[in-house]
Amino acid sequence: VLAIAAREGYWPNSAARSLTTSRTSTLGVLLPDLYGEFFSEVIRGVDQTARREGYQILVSSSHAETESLVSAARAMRGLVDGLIIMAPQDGLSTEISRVSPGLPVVLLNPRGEAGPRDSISIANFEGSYAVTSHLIRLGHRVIATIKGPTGNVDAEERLRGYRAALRECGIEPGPGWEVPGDFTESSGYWSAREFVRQNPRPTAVVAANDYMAIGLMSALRDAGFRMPDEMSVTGFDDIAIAQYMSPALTTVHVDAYELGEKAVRLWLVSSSSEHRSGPSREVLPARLVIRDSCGHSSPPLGGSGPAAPTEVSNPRSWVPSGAPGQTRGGKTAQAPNEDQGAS
Amino acid sequence: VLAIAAREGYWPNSAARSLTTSRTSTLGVLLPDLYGEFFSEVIRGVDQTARREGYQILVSSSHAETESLVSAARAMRGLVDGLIIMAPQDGLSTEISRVSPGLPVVLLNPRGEAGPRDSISIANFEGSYAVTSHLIRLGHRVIATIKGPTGNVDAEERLRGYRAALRECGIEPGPGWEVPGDFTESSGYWSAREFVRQNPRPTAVVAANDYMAIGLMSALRDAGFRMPDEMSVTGFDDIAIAQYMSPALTTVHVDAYELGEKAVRLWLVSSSSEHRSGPSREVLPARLVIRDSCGHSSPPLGGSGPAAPTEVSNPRSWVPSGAPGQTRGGKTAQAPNEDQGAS
DNA sequence: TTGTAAGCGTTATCAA
DNA sequence: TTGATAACGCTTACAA
Repeated sequence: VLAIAAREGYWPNSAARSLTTSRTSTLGVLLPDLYGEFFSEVIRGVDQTARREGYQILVSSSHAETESLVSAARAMRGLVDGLIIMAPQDGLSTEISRVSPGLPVVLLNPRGEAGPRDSISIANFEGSYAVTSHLIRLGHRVIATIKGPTGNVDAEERLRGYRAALRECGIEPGPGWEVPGDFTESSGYWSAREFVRQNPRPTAVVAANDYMAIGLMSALRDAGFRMPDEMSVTGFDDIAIAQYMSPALTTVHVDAYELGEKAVRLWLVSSSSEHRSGPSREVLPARLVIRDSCGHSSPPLGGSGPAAPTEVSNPRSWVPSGAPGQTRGGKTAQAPNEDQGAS
Repeated sequence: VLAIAAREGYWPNSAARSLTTSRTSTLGVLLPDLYGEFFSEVIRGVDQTARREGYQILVSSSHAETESLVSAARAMRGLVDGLIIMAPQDGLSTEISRVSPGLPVVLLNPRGEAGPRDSISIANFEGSYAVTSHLIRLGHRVIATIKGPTGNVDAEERLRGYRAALRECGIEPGPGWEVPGDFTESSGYWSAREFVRQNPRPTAVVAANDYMAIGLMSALRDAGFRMPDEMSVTGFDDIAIAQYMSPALTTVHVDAYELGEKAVRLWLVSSSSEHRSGPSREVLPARLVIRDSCGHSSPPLGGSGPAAPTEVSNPRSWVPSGAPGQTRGGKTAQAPNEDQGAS
């Protein structure tokens, strides 16, 4: 009997199966967008981890508004065993429990306090604070920033970190130091116009993500500025190409793959063991990665900071000592040489 | 009665519904990988188009082997109304019809003849031929290449296009002109070692994708080479950052979003109208995008090619005339200035 | 161990 | 138009 079934290529219908077992072996993933390397890596982390644990993923993106997100969550009723949601909206938690009560949910990078749900967020504030402080230590005193899109949680937290670092060192932000941006290369490119016309001109710019930093560097290069001597630039996210920029981009490393992976693990724990000892809140660290895109401020204005190191942190030798090659399946990119992290 | 249902937040269970209607409103997407901007854009195109038509997407990636892909397709039985499959394997078509007979399938970028399936593929050969020919027109005669991973269809087609362009112009490839790579930045970075030690040294390198071109440019810069004067570099894919490189990367534009979008449309047509008039085979064009990363070969060796134009194709002015800004949801990236395409 | 029947939540069918 | 009922394909529990 089994032999015939195997020969005929029989396989149980998953929909019918899930109807009786009330298990679907599917994990729903709701995202605000899918644009760029960051989301792609998050999905990759979720997909690989989930599949290793025997789950498939049902993806739905472009949920900028709560309404569209809730309707997507509703449509997933009966199709998923749980939800991983990345959304900038507040008060989302109650909406979701109304739509699908009892469904285990993990919130990715929630705004505010996330309610009674498991969540995992990125240390945006700390990362931005660290990179801005680094610039201050290098002697910079006129430090501008390119903000992310308004309403975006990451963007707001990164702005807060930038401001906090300035405030802590007694630096009063000048008018026009905060230039709007939308996380795209082109917004970074165009922001350059603002900076070059300012007086005093910023000696360093903290971009809220790598794409904007890359756009800015491109524009500055076109305008004939030397980096990092005439202007230092920093990014955020540490996307794969950041280290291949000229100059190699100093940025804040965020492991998007790990974010996805940890979200699945968190969900697995919370859905299996039902001993609700309160929701767990994880924070994914953001690590400062010092490369070549920021140098010392010249001329040094104040003397308040500690002595700045005189050597470039991550010089590139022509024949580096690392191992060549890397397969695509690897979790993190292989750098041509080791990055020096600092927290 | 309806009022109570609405108040209680009732919503039909999708699994049960699909059991009776034998419609799931879900589209399965099977991918070999999820790494990098290309796949991310494909998914974005599929997701947005599908959702606009009332479908959700069930994603499963990391299917390098046929076996894993078939088992994923099997697991989707009863959960999807159709499948969009991107796979380098041959003979896949028969496998799939065995696993899920009668299920409409669209093959993305299939190797060989795709069997009796709808398919849509990328003009890899033509694109690679065009970019190599462009280098020859500029006077280059020693043109090396960085290949993609072995077994990858795109990589093989691009290599064929490169070879065909050389052959057509009577250029005999030298030993070591074809250097292995795996589509990652680091493989491009390390390939530079091969090129600089060759004699005669290549005056131009055709990389099989943008990531490798970027890695190569980074390495050449570190080694003190001037681009494009001392070495020209081209890429493939035209990822968003390509135009922000220094020098801006000459490459071949492939619209990954459109690939995903067209795949869904093809599926919609083939699943609604059952007038099987043979499978439709679409080809997504690959357009040469000339930027600054390749210049004339100096000294010009032969005089066989047509006179090369004397101006750089895409000079960047400091205050470009285009409109700034771009929102993330946009389908294609806004260039700081217009790219000049040529086919 | 093997077979049978009930039920999962929905839609479709058919009789009233 | 309305209301009851079978059926979708499977699992599980219980009886043989």
